[in-house]
Amino acid sequence: MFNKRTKIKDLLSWTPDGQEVTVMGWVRSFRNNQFIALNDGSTNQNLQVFAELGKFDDQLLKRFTTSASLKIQGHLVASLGKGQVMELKADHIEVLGDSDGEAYPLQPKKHSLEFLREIAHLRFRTNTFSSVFRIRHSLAFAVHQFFNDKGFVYLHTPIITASDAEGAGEMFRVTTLPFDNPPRNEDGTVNFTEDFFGKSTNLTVSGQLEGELGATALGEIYTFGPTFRAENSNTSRHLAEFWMIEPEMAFFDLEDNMNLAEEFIHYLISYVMKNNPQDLEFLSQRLTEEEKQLPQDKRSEMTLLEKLAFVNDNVFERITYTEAVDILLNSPAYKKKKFQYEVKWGIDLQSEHERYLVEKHFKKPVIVTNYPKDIKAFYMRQNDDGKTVAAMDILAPGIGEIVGGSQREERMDKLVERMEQMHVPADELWWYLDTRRFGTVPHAGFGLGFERMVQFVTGMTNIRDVIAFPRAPKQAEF
RNA sequence: UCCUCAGUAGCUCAGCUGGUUAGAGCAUCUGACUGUUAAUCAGAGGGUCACUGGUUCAAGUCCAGUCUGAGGAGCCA
Repeated sequence: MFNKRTKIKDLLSWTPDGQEVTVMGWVRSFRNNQFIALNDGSTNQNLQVFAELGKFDDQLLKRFTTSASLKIQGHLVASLGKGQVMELKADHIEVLGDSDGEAYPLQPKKHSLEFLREIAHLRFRTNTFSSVFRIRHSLAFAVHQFFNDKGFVYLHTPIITASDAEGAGEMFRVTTLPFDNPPRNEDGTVNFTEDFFGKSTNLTVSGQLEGELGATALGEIYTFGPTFRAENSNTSRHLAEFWMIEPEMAFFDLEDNMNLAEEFIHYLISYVMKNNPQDLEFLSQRLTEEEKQLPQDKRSEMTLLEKLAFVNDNVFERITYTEAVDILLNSPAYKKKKFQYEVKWGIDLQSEHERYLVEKHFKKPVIVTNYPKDIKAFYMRQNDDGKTVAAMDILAPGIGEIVGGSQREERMDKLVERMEQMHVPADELWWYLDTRRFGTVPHAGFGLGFERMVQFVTGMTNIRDVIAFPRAPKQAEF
């Protein structure tokens, strides 16, 4: 057996007492021909390896270049130096893989995130990205923990789908037809009956409709999978391929839905605060350092750690859409004509409006409910006022909409009526309507953009820095 | 897709109202030093100034187009 290593994260919690250990990792720096800062990815902290002068061959020492991989046997001893409590006094060092110093692009210094994005295959070797991806993992694990503890069933909804019913965005076509010469109908349109699935298919834009099928039998389900949008969005908040969590619950109304979403977000934040304190500490300092370059008024009022603690300790503000519009209309910003877009009942709230509510007015996450029905999807439950639907969006500071959800329309006649008005083809969604035909129940659900959650927790400002291999317009490298 | 800004060494940047051979720090390489902490000291190598075209005696610098990136907007999660 090759791997008898001790992980550096574990080892650093020991009391050094001459224990014999084997560690493996990558060289972060090699100082003074004696001191190797070794990182193995288990933690941001490096282990100092002491290679005593004269003990190792000069030709071997020359190979301890940045990012060379080493296997080191030695004894764990108290460090004589000031920067660390312990160090590994090396007895035997083996180079597992050399790293050409001239060609290796990462230096022991600060790099711009833009540059690291160009070498996304190597960026995991930096402190920032290793922290981000350990936290991303923790969040993913916490998602399953949360729902499992509540008795939800993890439902795998399809990635290839034939329905374009939700209209959540432009879709990526999935086909095996030759694109330069596809079979055609008499009227010239492409004949998809000859395609692999016998019909036109796409990558999913949402698992919600299928999720409702699960919820109306299993009671409470959640999905957690990739989602694809072919929108030409070039922003720091959008990806063409992203991960979404979509719980769907039978016997839930809008308020139950909001309570669950809020509890969920609190749970995710607490989980990371408890399990990744060092990574959060590092990212918090990084962000503070980064913001020192900004003018005073653009800097955050709180550090990342303070912000997370604050969000966790406070309940989210809950207001109706109508109240939100009133707040905007009575705001100093509105009176000073600071808003670029018009504010009046019936509009969809613009980024600048959401930002004002969350960052200026309430200074914490806000849940906005009961939107006008005309700006929301067909499946949302119509309220008795005839004007609004039982929708709710959770808006978070810095990233905007993090959750979008609603109580679903369970009344067959109302649902069909709404589909007709919005030109949603009922015949294609016959399977969806069957849930309303056979024992319909009040139910609700929401979608949470996983990367936006990771952004919120890590403080990373560009969404491309919280997913390992970002997919965006003109970007599919690695 | 729209608006704004940017693209000079491996990285981060300087390069003035156009004017001789394009600079610095870090990184890399060579040597020295040896309890270092992004080690230090000395030296060396490293450039199609994003690309294409134009203006000019002369373009890294001015103009046009293209490409790429960033920030913001729209769409949304």
